This record gives sequence, C-alpha cells and structure tokens, in this order.
Amino acid sequence: MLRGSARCRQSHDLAAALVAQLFTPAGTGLMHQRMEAKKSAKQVSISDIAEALGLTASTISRALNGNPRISEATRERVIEQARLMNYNYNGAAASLRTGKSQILGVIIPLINRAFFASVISGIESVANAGGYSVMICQTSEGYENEKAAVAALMKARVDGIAISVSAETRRFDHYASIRQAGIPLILFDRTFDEVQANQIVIDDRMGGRLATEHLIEQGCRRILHLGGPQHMSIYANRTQGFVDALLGQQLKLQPELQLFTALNEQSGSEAVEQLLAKGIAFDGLFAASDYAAIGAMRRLQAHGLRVPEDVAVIGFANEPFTRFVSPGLSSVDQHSEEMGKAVAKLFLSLLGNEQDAKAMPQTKLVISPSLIVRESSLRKG
Amino acid sequence: MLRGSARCRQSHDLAAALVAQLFTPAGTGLMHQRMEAKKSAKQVSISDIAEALGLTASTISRALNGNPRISEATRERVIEQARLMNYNYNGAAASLRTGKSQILGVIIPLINRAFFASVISGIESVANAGGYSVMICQTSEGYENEKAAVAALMKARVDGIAISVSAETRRFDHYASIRQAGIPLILFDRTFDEVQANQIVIDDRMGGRLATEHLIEQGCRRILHLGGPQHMSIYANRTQGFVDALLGQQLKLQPELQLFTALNEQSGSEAVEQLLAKGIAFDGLFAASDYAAIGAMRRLQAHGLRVPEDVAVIGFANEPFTRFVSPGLSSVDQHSEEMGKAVAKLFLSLLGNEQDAKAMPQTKLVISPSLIVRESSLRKG
DNA sequence: TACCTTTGTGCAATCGTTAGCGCAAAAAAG
DNA sequence: CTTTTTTGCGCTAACGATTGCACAAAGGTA
Repeated sequence: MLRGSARCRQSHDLAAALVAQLFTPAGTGLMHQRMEAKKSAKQVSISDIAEALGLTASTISRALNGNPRISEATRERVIEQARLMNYNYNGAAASLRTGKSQILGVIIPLINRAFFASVISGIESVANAGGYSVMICQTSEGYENEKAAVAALMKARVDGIAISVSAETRRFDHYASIRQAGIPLILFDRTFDEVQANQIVIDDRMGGRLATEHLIEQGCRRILHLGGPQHMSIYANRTQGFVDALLGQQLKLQPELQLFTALNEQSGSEAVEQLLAKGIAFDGLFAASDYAAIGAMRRLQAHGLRVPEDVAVIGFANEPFTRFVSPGLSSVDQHSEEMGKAVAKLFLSLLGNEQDAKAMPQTKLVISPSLIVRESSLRKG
Repeated sequence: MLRGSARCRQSHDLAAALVAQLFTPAGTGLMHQRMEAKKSAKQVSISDIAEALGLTASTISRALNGNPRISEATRERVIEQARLMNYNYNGAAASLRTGKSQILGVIIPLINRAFFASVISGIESVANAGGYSVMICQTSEGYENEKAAVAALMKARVDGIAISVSAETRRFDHYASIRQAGIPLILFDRTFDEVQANQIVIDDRMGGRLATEHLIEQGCRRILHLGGPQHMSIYANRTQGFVDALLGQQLKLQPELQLFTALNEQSGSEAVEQLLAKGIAFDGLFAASDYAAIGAMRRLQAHGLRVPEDVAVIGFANEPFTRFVSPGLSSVDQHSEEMGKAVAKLFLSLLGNEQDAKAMPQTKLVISPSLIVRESSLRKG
C-alpha cells in the first residue's frame, strides 16, 4: 500500500516512476483521483524520465533541447517517454538556472481600451511565435499601481518590460531597478524622453497636423481643439501638430479655441456646452481622443448643429465605435496592432543579440499615423 | 582591478557585496554603466544580504517573510539592507522550491473584444490584491493556439488556469495535463459541461429571454433571431431563451426567422439582406451579438426601414459602441468585470484552502445578465 | 543550583534544469 | 595496427529560496 500513502513520492524511487506511468491517458481514473486528493500531484521531472529510461537528467535535458551531441535514437526514445509520462517543462527551474524566463512583461494603463488591447494583441502574437509568454499588469492610470506592477514583473524575473506610462506618473525612479537588473526596457505610446529607454511611439504631432489640415481643407477656419493633459507627450504633440497646421495655412491661433481636459465623453460634451454658452463660434473640431469627440458631437447635435455641415469633427485613435456612430466619426489611426508587433520584435532582437548593450545604444521607433476620413468631417461642397 | 573585470561576480565574496552596495540610488553612474555593459548585472540574492549582515540566507528568508521566530531588530536590519542593495525577490527560485508561482493563467479567444478585456481587468484587480500576477494567452479562436497556450501556462507553472474556450475547440484532451497536475481549472463564459471543471457563466438563456420578451412587450410579433454557432453553449442558450420567450407569450416559432451565423457585422448585414430579398417580413430583431446587431441595423436603415419604428433591434454583450451609435443599440449586459472578479475570487478560495479537492466538489456560478434598453428597441407607443 | 522553556538563528537538503568537463567507445586517420 | 578524432553520454556543481531539525543563549521555575 505504499503507493496510496501521502508520503510515497518523497524520494525518486522506482515506485514513483511507476505511479507516474499510470498517469497516461489510459490510466485508471481511480488512482488518479486518489493522488489528486492528496497534496496536489507532483509533476514529473526530467529525472523521472531519466530513471525510466536508464539515462541521466542531463541527457534528457539535452535531448529535449535539441543538443546535437545526443543521438537521434536516444532523442526519440526520450521524447516518446516524455509524452507517455505527460512531462511538463518546468520553466521556473530553467529560469533559476539560466536567468531567463522566456516571459515578457507589459504594463499598461487600462486593458479595456481598444488601443491598448490591440497593442497587447500584437505583442502576444509576435512574442508567442518567438517562444515568449506575456505577463500583463494594468495600472488604472495610478502611480502606486505602476510601482507594484514593476515589482511584480521583477519578481517574476521577466526578460523584458514594456511600459505605457500611467497618466498619474511623474517620477520614474521605480524604473531604476529594471535598468539595474540589465533588463531591456521599452516605453511605448506614452513615453517620456527623460527616461533612458527604448521608445516606440506614433508621430502624434503628424497625426494632429493631418487631422487639422484635413479640417482646413474641408473649409474650416475657426477650429476648436480639445486637447489632453499637456504633461504627457502624446497630447502635447497632438496639440503641437494642431498648431503646426494652423500656422502652416496662415491661420491665426485663437487661444479661446484650445481647451485641455481629461478627454472623456463628458468633458467633450461640457467643452462644447461652455463655448456655445459663451457665444464662441467654431466650424471645425479636432479632439485628441475619440471619446471627447463623440461627446462633443452629440452635444453639438443636441443643439441643432449639423455635423459636418455646421461643424466638421475629427477624433483621435480610431476606436472601433467610430465606424458605427452616425455620422461616422473621422479619426487618426495609430496602427496599434503594428505597434504591439514592433514592441515584441524589438524585444526579440534585444534579447537575441547579447551584445545589445553596445550594439543598440537606444532605439526610438516612430510610426506614422493614418488619417481616416468618415462622414463627420467630410463636406460635399 | 578585480571589480571591473567580467569575472568579479563569480563567487559570493565580499567584493561582490561591496559592489552591490554601490548600486544605491546615490551610487556612481560610472560603475553602474560598467557593470551593465557586461553580462547583464546579476541581481542580488538573499545570500548577498546575509553576507552583508553576517547572517545566513535562512534568516533573511524568514525575516522577509514575516516569520515570528525572527526578532524585530533583525527583521528591520534585513529589510533596510534589502532596500539598500535593491533586492528583488526571485519568484522562480521560490516557485521551484515551493511549487507555487503566485501566477494565474488566463486563456481567452480575443483580447481586443471589450467583453474579454473587461473580464481580464476584473481578474487582474482581484488577483493583484491577493498577491497574484496574471499571465494572458490569446487563442484567436484557434484550437492549436489553445493547446499551445495551455502548454505555455503549464511551463510557467501557474497556480491556476482560467479558460474561455475558443470557437474552434471541440476536443478537450489538452486540458488533461492541467487536471493531472492538480491545478485548479475554471472555465468562464464559453464553457462546456463535458469538461470537468469549475464554471463561471452568465445565464445566457435568461438573457435571450429578457431580450425577446422586451421586444414582444414593445409590440413585436415577428421577431428575427440571429444566433451563433449552436455547438457553443452560450449561443445555444441565448437561442433557447429566445424560444422560451416566444412560447411563453403564445407566439409561434417561425423556422425562417432563425438564422445562425458567425455573428459579425457582415453576417448581420447579409442576413437582413437575404430576408428582405426573399420578402420575409419581421418587426423585431434579436441578435446574439452586438456586432451582428449593428450590421443588421445599418442594413435595415439602408433599405429605408426605421429602427425602432419598423423594426425594433436588440443585441447582446453591451459593447461600448452600443451607447454611441444612433439610435442607441439596446443590449444585454454580461457584467463582464464582475465575472472576472468572480473568477479571481474563486481562484483565491481554491488556492487558499488546501482541502479544496474535497471541500469544493465543483463550483458553477451563474451570473444574471441585465437588460439595457436604448432607443433601438423602444417604441414610444 | 539544576532543569525546563522560550527565543533567535544556523545547517543542510531540496526543488528541476543546465552546462562545463570528463571519459569511454566507436570511427577515422595515419 | 596504432593514434587521433568524433560521438554519446554521465558527473557534478550550480541557480536562489524554503523549511524541518538542531542548538546555543537567555529567561523562568523548582
């Protein structure tokens, strides 16, 4: 009755190997249940396989890792036995030994924003193809959460960390431990130049310029800009692009036509309300966020103003809903999935070459955004 | 010049400890750079701390873990020293030793679907609060990807796995290794009763019934149902709810008014087109997905039919865009964030009690959905 | 004073994998 | 038929944290 006892698996003896053998697909459900009820069945290790085949753990390891010093015959036996015993590679053990976890860490403000979800999707696809898993932490735009997220990823010994900085974050000393550990760090979308790290961003300034130029081209002369927190480079750049376009077309900058808010639906709505109340007129609107744009558009319509005839509207981010609203909301696409793929690819190249530190001084990749014109900004005349 | 050499950190000698001390925030940037350029600076371990304090690793471990056998004085010294040396807990080592990784694995079909993103958000928040990190894998609705995802999570030695089954998955033998390893398994939303696992779902049948009853109440008598793949319980149940409502209100079931498709925007559009072409009339539409609903609604409008006056429309999932379209699309909310929290909570309780196997035979939690009525289904009369 | 607790710490084994080194046996070269 | 090379595998020592056991010192009791 040794097998049934709770202590039967204390040593790597033959009995343990036998029990493991019973765990095959055809194994008896009864024994299975018994073992599970106890402790939580220990998983089989390469030494278990070695024992079963009369080899040593190092041989199993090499066989499974494709080491050329192992004969094909042996390799096949090992692989077959591993399958039989339902062996699972222990990443923790390998990570401890090698210092590499094959895990990439990603920190984002909000996972249920279409933009970030798409970026993650892109990272995932490329990372998985390269043999990496992805660990995700969400900060909810909070500084303390971001600190905790960094700590959690460091604890998991991830091989690289990608961060899109939370809105609340102004200090960056919590990134120090990342650099100190020699872990590749990539900032994407929400970056800060003062942080010494690789960057992958879109050209927000270009995006702002494209959007604004489009409005001008459609005949708008008094364009309202709803901008975001200017301490964040993405929003400052979009605003800068707006300014570029106006000045480039010999239009005057009207201070009363620039409002900076949290850029959600409500603030877009309120901004419009305020301006209309003050009697400040405008015939175009560029919001640095689709949410602000839709809020503004709905309020305009509530006041009987027609979009795009009276006010042409364009947003930013090309959120999925922009296609579904009516009139369709023009926007600026950020190529989010591609950005995610770029992040993962950069990681792979950074982790591939070990001479990275010298070979790659600091990468900054800038992706060009695309103007997406829909009905909300398109005037037939 | 020992410190500067690439080999200076090979043994746990005093020199190494000294170098580590230099890594404090006030440390010299020069030395820092030097070390980083080499190998990829080894992180400090508890033995390094022990050496610096003249203690042993076991004491450090206990001190950091709040073991009551360690004096407060020692504990404070240890914590301070750990901070000074910028110590990072090595999860891999602990995982290897204890068999627990403090990581939860989540497998979803698509991360950039609002529903799944919200579920993950919910899981994240509760899991993090409980000291767990979350590892996410996306299957893109593919069976092979799902197999790979399970393997990746097993490799990472996650403490629990939550899966929302991919549309393509019909066989479940890849879940066997999870059970065999004694790892808690939770299926959420997309579940299959034939898989022996804990389940967290919404009451899709109720959702389908609520939506349909609402349409009937609004005066609809010929209601079109756009359903999803019926091998998936969520869609079969929504359809069943539709049937329940019709029969409950003494209405006849019309076979020509039930179409089963992939439930995306296009298929919704095409379904409407077909029926109109065939001259099959209907005055209400219940789609088991918001995407199909919006596609259908747009096509109805393109044909000059008014929503809701001519056809009242309701979708399912309460995707964010449903609020923004016009008319606002009625839908059924699935309480996605709460579902995620429930998943994480179940994990915490499963992992908390070690007598889980017997105490919790198999949990099945059913969340009630909520009807969200907007303009698309609301007839003034 | 002698004995029993408590308190605080050290010892050493262990988790599963990896990798440098070593060493036979087989194959190739002389 | 030697000598050198190649092939195929084993030995062993890590990686960093945990934990049962041991044990000395301090305090308490008889």
